[in-house]
Amino acid sequence: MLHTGCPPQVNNLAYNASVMAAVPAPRWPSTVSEARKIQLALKRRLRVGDGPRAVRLVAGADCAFSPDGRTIWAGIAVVALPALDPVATAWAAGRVTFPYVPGYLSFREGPVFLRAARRLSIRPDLWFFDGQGIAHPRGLGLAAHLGVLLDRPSVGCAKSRLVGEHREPGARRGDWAPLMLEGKRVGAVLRTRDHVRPLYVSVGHRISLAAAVRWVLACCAYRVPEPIRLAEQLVNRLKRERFHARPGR
DNA sequence: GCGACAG
DNA sequence: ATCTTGTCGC
Repeated sequence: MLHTGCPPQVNNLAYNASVMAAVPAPRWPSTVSEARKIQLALKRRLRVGDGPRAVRLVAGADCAFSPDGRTIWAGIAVVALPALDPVATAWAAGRVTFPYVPGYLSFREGPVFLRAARRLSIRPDLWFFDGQGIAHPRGLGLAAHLGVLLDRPSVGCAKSRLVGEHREPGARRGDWAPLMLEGKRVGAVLRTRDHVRPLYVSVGHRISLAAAVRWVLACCAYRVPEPIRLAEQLVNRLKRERFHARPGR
């Protein structure tokens, strides 16, 4: 509840409370076989969609690891369309509890992402993740998985391929080629800038591929969508401040 | 058995 | 992801 006259920090607390209520705290597995069962179960909760209807606030998430590989930082940055103005950030640090296993990235990064999401003061209309959506061996990559848990529209924006086959897309911004897996179109290999390596875009939760491509392009000033770039800078700054001498900031 | 393999 | 410096080019 917002009350006129409340100091900004009180309003932020009110926003935080409503967002926190929507972010679950699932149990996270410690083995691959258990993780696989969870993926198969959560996949049934994944929904496609035409939406979202209106997109103004777009969140991007990324994480960084300490040199010893035991600490992880997750960062979230939110920008407002159409100008891509930064409007909010949140982050969390934690201990790494799951190894990197191709196909199980969400179990490594998901726990700390959710803790960061709980600290966000606003509710984004759309979420971008640095990884695959449904372009995944079991159809539930990082972006699809977290989209379901957050129950918010989500898109996977991976810098390289996990599964599927595709032709080389055209060389200009906006050119794309379908990413095919087992006869199904599971994503788009999208050129987000002229003559730059394409991005692997796949839908996560409650969004169509056409809309995903449209919003990714709307958020790309560079190869990587701006919300993800800002999240990347945020977590790299956190890592640097924790592990290295800091001459200036 | 061999190669592939988001971050 | 991370370890790592400079360098060539738009």
